[in-house]
Amino acid sequence: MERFDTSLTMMLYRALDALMPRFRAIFREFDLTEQQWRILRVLWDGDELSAIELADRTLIPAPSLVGILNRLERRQLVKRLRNKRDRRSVIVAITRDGRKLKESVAPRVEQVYQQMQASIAPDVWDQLHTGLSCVCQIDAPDGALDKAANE
Amino acid sequence: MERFDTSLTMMLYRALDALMPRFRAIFREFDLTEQQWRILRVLWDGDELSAIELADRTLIPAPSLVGILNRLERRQLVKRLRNKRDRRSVIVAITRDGRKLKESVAPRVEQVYQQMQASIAPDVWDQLHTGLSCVCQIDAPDGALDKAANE
DNA sequence: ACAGTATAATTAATATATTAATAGTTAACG
DNA sequence: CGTTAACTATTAATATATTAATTATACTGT
Repeated sequence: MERFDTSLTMMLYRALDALMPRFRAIFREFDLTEQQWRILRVLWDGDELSAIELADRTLIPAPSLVGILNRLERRQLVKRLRNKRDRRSVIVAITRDGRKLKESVAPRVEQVYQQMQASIAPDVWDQLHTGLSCVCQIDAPDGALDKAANE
Repeated sequence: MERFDTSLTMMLYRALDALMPRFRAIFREFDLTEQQWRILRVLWDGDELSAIELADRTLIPAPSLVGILNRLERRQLVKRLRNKRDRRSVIVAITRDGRKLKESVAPRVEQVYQQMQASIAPDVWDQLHTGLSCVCQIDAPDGALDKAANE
């Protein structure tokens, strides 16, 4: 049987386990969770997005998104709007407070990210990127399973 | 600011998002969660382990381990023993039923794993491994933070 | 216009993660 | 010997993940 410790999946988890604590320490200073930060991070670039786009880009599953948005909305960091063309769709928009938060959080995160990148040899970094994007293309991120099953 | 979609951390999450659904589909057939499987997977190799070793090797945080072991124990797949030399320590042992489960689950998982590996070019696979183990060494998996802080 | 079907967001139920705090046990040391 | 510190498993509280079901809206063909 394949060795467990060196299996690709466990190595992926271990890598995240090594990297994330430093980021989470920053988030915690601002009373943000990792997922809440991801939402804000995407909205800082886009200003407003449909919930479905948001879920896609942050990799946050739709049922989780509901609660996360509730908590962000309660803190007035984002707000929910309605798409008038399609009233099923919810539009999530950053608020003034939410945008303001970027100034204090983003530089800190950026700094840790740069440190992290600096501690890895550039060629290793590139190969890692190549490998990861290759893995992501093995099959599409979910729907492909059902889709494949129907063919 | 660093691009979000291509950041190392998001690529790691995306890779897991691409890989895990196929495995989870198997686990679900046997009424196992991913974490429950990890516990069994490690015990199949080791027969019995202290809870702390188990948490280490599966990357499952100690508070989560408690509930996961409760559920596995209720199903008679593992059992808790006591370390007589150090009564603080709990020893987790695989049961007969737990060991038997290996026969049906492990081959299925192994097969999917091989498929996955086969769909990645060998040199990309190796470089991915190299990159990931490099990332894991950036700093030790948690304790190093506190440890470093005390020096 | 209508029946049937598909989509988007949500709720519900259960399992885990995260962080802090606690109880029981052992080690360390004056 | 007793006291303090360190360690192990656990509990508690809150947030998120996973899966299935539900609600509201939109689409499709007739």
